[in-house]
Amino acid sequence: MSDDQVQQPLEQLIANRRNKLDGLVELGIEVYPPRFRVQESVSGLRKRFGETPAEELEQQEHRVRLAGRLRAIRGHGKAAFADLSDGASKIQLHLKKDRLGDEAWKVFKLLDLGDFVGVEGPLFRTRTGELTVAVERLTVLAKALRPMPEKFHGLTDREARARQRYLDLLANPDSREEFATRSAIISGIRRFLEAHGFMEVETPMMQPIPGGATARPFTTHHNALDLDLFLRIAPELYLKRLIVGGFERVFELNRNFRNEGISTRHNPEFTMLELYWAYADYELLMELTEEMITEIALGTVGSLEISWGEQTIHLDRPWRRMSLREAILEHSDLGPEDLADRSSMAAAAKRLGVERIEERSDGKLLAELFEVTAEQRLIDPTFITDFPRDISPLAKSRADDPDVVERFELFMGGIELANAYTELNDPLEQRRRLEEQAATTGGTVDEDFLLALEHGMPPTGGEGIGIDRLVMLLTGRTSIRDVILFPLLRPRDGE
RNA sequence: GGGCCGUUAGCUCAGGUGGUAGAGCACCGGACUUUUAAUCCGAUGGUCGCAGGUUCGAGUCCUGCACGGCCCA
Repeated sequence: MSDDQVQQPLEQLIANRRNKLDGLVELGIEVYPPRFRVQESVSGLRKRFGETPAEELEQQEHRVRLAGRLRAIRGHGKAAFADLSDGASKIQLHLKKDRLGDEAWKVFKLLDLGDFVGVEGPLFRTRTGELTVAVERLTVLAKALRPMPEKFHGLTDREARARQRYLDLLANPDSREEFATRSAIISGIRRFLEAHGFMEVETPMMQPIPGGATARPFTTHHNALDLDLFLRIAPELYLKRLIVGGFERVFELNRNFRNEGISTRHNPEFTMLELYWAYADYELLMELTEEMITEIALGTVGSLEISWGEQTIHLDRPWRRMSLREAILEHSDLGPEDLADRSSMAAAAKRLGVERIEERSDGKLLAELFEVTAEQRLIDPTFITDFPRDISPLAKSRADDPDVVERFELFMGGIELANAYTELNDPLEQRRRLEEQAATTGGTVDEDFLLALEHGMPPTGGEGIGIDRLVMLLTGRTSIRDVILFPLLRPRDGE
């Protein structure tokens, strides 16, 4: 067998297309022209003429000039129908040898699914009522050298969909729709916050001391300064410096980076909204959060009822509020006596299968009990309040109980969506807390942040909302990889 | 990190108990000037994820590895 002549199948498909490309060049066609001025988009055209009756189209001779990707060709001898797509919607083309002329017909026969073309001609309706362009002029705009995914089943392989997102977007309208919703959610948040007097700011992504959360950071290095830097795990400490500086309402909507595990709820880089509001507190933030998320939901998915796996999330206000302890008691068979002190909590945690109990502080143990009992059962939005101080080093203590802070976390669909508190603005107390934390976890105290606080920060409410998770909840996707265009995947061999 | 599942043509998928791989779409050739998952006829296309092992013989059984999915930590 002459195995040097044997072509691999994909190579054969590519060779077919390259042969057609050569054929076009031989006809004197510029296969990749620099531009093609369109009169309007395919979607725009559909919107304008979608309902126009056939008689009117015939009388008025609406000539159009538009461009897109060929997604289907239905040949009929010396004529053909084709679908031209602009990504969002498609319109049918009718190509006839008579109408196009011999030269253009030859060009058409050298086209493949996936090629970009520009067309000109009048609109009409076929006898089945389909809005169609009677193509008189055909312009090649770009040839595709590789085949498209199959038209009917699309692309289902989840790995391929994430690695070659462009194919997912081309083949799966739902996926395209979800990313469009993501964009609408993000611009909706910006509009909402700007309407409420907040200003968008940008603070360092590369920080000398990573702060504002507890997570392992990515490290990098600045050569000229010979300085180790960390990709931020949170913008919090910089945003509070801006409150000190007199910006009373600021937000940042951008990426954070955490060098930790990957799961259906965690991507190493993820999008976070953080907002800081001078003279507000966590109570006002609960109001703002309810208002913002319900408004965004109505403006994007158009409903306050969201399908979430087997369940339904109801976003109607007001949202439930309960303390961490109440949530544990309601969603487990534990009683108040199990949460009374360290030893009873430790015993309860052990019964529930919590590991490394002795390493955890009292506050961490209580939070752990919440995570294993209540968290995944909080389907409708619920504000959980009254967090222990020792796991909330940046939050202000409650006046009536210094061991508990003015903080809430928002849960929805069983996942944590937001974290907020009345900010600790007492610089001496903040120093004690950060030094205590540094002593137990080995971190570094951000002296520059404390220096800012010592110049005076007004009472302030601050909140972070996980945007990828919000998009998951509003689009009903249970994996974060479905709402991030290019999630981190392990590289394949040869990449 | 652990458990379970998956990886077969460009895409979507079949392939009881081991016997040498199939379909639809796409592609290629032919018919067809109002079809729309166009239709009809014909042909091509595979290192069955990778590497070992068992066997006369492995897509199928065993081991390891890679990548992915789900669950757990």
